[in-house]
Amino acid sequence: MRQRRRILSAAEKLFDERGIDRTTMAEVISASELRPSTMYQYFANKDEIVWAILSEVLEEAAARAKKSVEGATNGLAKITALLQYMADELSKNQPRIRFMAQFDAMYARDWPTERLLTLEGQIHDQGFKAFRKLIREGIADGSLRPDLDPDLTLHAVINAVIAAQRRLASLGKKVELEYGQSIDRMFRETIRIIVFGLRAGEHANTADSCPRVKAHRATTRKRT
Amino acid sequence: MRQRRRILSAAEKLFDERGIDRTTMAEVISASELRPSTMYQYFANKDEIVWAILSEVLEEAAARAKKSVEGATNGLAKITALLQYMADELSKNQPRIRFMAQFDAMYARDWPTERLLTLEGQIHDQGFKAFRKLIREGIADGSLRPDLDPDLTLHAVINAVIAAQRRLASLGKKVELEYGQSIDRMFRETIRIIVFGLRAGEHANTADSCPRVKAHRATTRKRT
Amino acid sequence: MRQRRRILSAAEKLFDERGIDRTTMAEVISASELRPSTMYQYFANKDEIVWAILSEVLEEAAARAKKSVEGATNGLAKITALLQYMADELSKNQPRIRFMAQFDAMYARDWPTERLLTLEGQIHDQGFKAFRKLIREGIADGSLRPDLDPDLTLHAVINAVIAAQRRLASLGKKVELEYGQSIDRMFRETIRIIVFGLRAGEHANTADSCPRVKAHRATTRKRT
Amino acid sequence: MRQRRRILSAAEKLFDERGIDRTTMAEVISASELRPSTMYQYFANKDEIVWAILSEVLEEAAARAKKSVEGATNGLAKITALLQYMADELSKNQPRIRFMAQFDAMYARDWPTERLLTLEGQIHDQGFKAFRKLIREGIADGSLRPDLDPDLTLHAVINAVIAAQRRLASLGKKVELEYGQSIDRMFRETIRIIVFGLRAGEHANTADSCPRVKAHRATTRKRT
DNA sequence: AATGAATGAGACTTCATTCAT
DNA sequence: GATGAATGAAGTCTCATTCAT
Repeated sequence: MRQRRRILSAAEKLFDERGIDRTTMAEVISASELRPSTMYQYFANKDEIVWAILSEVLEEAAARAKKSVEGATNGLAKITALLQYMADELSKNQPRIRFMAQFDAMYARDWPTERLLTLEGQIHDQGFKAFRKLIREGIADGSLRPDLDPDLTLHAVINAVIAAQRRLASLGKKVELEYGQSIDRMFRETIRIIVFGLRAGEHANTADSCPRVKAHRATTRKRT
Repeated sequence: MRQRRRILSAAEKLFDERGIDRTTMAEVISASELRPSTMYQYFANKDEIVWAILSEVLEEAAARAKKSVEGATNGLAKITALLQYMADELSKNQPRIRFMAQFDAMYARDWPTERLLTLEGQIHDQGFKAFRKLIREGIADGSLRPDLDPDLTLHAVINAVIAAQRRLASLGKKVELEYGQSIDRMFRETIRIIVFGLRAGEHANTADSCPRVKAHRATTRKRT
Repeated sequence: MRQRRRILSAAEKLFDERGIDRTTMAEVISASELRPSTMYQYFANKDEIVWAILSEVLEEAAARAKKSVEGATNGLAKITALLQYMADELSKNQPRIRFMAQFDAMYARDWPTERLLTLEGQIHDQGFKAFRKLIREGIADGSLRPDLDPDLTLHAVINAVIAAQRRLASLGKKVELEYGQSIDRMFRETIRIIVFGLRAGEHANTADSCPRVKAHRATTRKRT
Repeated sequence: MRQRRRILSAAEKLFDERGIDRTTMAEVISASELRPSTMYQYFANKDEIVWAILSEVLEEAAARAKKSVEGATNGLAKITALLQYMADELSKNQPRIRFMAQFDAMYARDWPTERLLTLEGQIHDQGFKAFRKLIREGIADGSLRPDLDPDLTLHAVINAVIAAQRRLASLGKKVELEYGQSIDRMFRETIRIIVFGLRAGEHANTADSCPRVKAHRATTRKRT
């Protein structure tokens, strides 16, 4: 429906400009140039609008993420491509990343986990299984450090990268002022470091410097 | 003033339970067991309360961060100690981290950069200069990768680690449910990876795998 | 019209579940699985629906009331049969009684007397004339107290019995909880008392007038 | 507080004129000549106002009911006095009775039983125990029919009388038009009949003919 | 006979804050 | 230093109903 789109676009804009919490329904309504009652026929409250935008954003993001990985040949390359894609998003789709950052805050407080899981389930049929597979693949093909825990590492990396990406998008200019660096460069540097950290290398005794890693004493591989 | 403390404690608790935005002055007032007019003698509005809590939190955090680095001998060790300290905070002071996460969101939108910079100036006299020095130190003593950019790397790392820490603190149980991992383990794994990424190692041609690093052509070190 | 029936059934159900006042047109519409505009082709507003249901209910009730009195032979027996019928209604048709109770409330406030009188006129052609006749009959045949005022008594009795019946139907479980008695038993006791109060004293065969006494043919004992 | 009284008076008046359901907060507010926000300091919503009025009405009614019974000497006299009191209420306090009638309707639908029981508990310490005692007393002193069931009869009678009283108060003029009798006369006639029905007369053991009595042995009494 | 879209009018609250005492 | 009372301004949502097709 045309009106639905109108509302979503207006809302998305306002949410980015003034923040989801600070945007009132009244503002969305007047920005959509509708009568209040008309608007309420399409969305019963702000949450539903947020939800609708979220679905769209996630869907698109999932599609693009998938596509970005397609060309890559080994595990590391795939992961790198994925992170690369996230950097590109930050450059080109900052508002959407900011939206996701705001969503995180709402989700943290107000929404039950199932709700998001349901949505994610609809979108990434594979979900995190694919990620886990990536790590396993990378270890097998020798492109990733062999001491990585497939169930842990990717979650840790993804969480950190998403968090960094969203934080930079949210703080935007402020971070640039504070740190004197463009957020784009900073994020790409973050990714570079992390990729280094994942990559199989010729470390002698890597494990020692690893913070508190009692359980995983990394296997050192000698080159033959 | 004892009343002041009372208000701040009540507010801090409410801010964590219900979110800063969702906490009303009325709630703070009744939780402090004061009359509205009495409260307004101490704080003119919510922002001032947030600000007061922020100062406290930052001050304490800075002190502890400083202390945590004290024993370390080389650059990498110092950085590792710093990150380590952040992991400990996540374990032991989750509510405060959540407060900082919420603050980020408010800061991103409502507060001018100078206000934070002023506060930070008061607290970290050295500010980020110290960080930059850390990286230089590490490169010099051979504990860090020589291709790191002192002005860029630490900001990138700190941003990512702070972002990851706050995200995990905010999402808490939800992340654990979604990912099936404790946030503590995840965060320590993040740090491990990043430390690996910073550490000087015997990598062959690292530059090639670096995502899109057109500008910064990392110096490749040939093994001899 | 099938649609008409559908609407009325849906409305009747909702009116009983949620109350007439609290039932919105929107609810009736969606329960009828119609589009708003379609519904408005059949009924212009809620009042018309209420009115239509009322007509049905009254019509059926009148028919059954009439039938119930048919077998009775003297005045008291007729009255008893009528009250008996009301008790049976309470047992078997609670929702309809509740509807009438709700109608009373609306009628008390919003509808002009003529409207109901018109409807009643259509249904009980005899109306209250029949009732008055009953009392006269009963006095004449010696089954009722001779000091009853035909114009007053029956109205008083009917009003009380209807009121009690509707109140019990409306309060239902609540009354049972409060009073610890089933509404059915309570209502039948009310009727018993009232019948006693109407009955001529020094009766020879009191038993005949006892409600529900089809089976029990009371043994009359002759004076010795 | 003065404002509280103002609100309650305004509300009581409006509730009677336009019905509780049809009265909007806005109306109560403007009738009280307050600002909306001021009003909401005293009552959070309509229910609370209704509840406050209800408490008052019940309290006063209980006090008066108690007083009315005081002079009576035997069981029947007490009951008669009680019913008499109800008739007087109908004559003099119609609006309050109408309020109770409206309350019944709300209570039937929206309020949990406990809420009312709590209130009643606070008011009639004796509650229904006293009523039951009245019946026992009356049977013992020979003023009431010996076949009455103390646990059942009074509830049945009270329910019917309350119901009749409230119905007449609610329908007011409409009943007078329909029935051609003043509601006052009608209600007193109702009471008269019921008192006849309760009174020990020259009936022998009429109890046997009571509905649902399986072994109905109607004994005819000896005339003296 | 049916429908999809639209809407005017208004109800119910909430909340930060002030001010006279 | 404390308090009780008051309020302006705004926000969210509901609902009966219409109208062009």
